[in-house]
Amino acid sequence: MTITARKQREKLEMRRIILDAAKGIFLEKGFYSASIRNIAEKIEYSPGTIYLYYKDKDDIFHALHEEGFGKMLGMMQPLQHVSDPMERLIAMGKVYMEFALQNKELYDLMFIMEAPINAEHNREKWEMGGRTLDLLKKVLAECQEKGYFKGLNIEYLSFMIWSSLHGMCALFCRRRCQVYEHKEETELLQNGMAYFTGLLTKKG
Amino acid sequence: MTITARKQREKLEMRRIILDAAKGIFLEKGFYSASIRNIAEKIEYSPGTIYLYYKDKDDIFHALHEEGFGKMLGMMQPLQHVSDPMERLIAMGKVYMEFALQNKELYDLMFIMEAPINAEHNREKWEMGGRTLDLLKKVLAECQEKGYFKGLNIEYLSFMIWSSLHGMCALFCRRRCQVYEHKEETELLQNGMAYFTGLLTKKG
DNA sequence: TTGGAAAAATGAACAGTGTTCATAATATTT
DNA sequence: AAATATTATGAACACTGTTCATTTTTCCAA
Repeated sequence: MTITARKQREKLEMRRIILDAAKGIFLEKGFYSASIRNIAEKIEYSPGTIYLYYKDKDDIFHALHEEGFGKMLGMMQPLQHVSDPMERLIAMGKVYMEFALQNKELYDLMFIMEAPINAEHNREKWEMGGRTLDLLKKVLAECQEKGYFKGLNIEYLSFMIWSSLHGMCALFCRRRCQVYEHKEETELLQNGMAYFTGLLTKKG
Repeated sequence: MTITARKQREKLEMRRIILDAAKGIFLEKGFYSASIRNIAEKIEYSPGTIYLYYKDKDDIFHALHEEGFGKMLGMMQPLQHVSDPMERLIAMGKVYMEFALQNKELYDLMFIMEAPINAEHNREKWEMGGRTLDLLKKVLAECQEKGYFKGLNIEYLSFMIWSSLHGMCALFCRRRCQVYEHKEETELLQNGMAYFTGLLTKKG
């Protein structure tokens, strides 16, 4: 069975090779401007070959999508050992924004781009997204146990908090921060974040 | 000079006709899937004709962009007569979200899509966006006079507030609310909004 | 080692895209 | 009515995602 095992390994390797090339090109040119032929050329295969490893362009997109969430989860995991939930919540927010700033195009792909949401993929595609969201809900539940966010529904609360961070990151990714002509983009994000956490921790 | 005047008028009319057709198709199929040939077919002209009235696809995009901001400003204007600034701020937030919900594709075009930000257009393109933002800054300044948001910088504060609303609208537009499997999208937005205004008005 | 079967890679072909431009049709002026 | 200026056309170019008959390579049994 060593031979079929190798075949399987080679199939995975090829998927990796394609994915890496695709990542480079997607993140450089954007999802729509990147072409299958670009990817094929980069890995020195014919365009048709790519379709032997990925169903279509969206399928490659989804693979990158998963990878992005894996990376983000990896950055979040260490914070799960911060015992104070409010402290952890804020640390997670910081990491979220850091991720967006450092992986702009990947963030865009995960949270802004249109392509992913259209087919049967839905379940597993959002599995990772769901897991990330669960981390947020969990920390919020713990915050409530400590007396924060009294009487608020965690679904709505988590959505509001996620949205606020996402809003800043999305405006940044899609270059809408430029309306603030006299402010640095990173300044905007950092201070926006500080103001928001200020709101959250304000007692009342 | 009546003849050149008519010519000029006809030119504008043709631009309108193209824009209306483009709006229909863009908002229906999305910016990338909509094609010049689609638009040409709809108005029963040849594809080449469109290029006599708009420089390229982006140029049409920009025209719609402006129109969107015009529409939003039109919805915001009446609220300027609400004397209490905090009340006005919240009313403006509601209108903002209403606009996004009722003009999903237009909102997407104005605040999410990539296309507009790439060329010399920048100045006039954001003129309308800047004007809308000024309304927000103005109301925030008035809020501060009444004792709210003490010691906060209006640039950062306005960015944070805008971002929070945008975040919800953007997650909605790009179908990321679907992670909340057991909640209606509009419920999420409305309650998210309520929670956020709750945070803002909390004294402290 | 060779022959045949199975797997993998190819690249031409299809129907579409944005954009350009020589040509044709129309409208205006002389 | 003829000459000129304006407007519209649609074929052509270089590109897109995707499919599939054909070729190449790999594998295994005789």
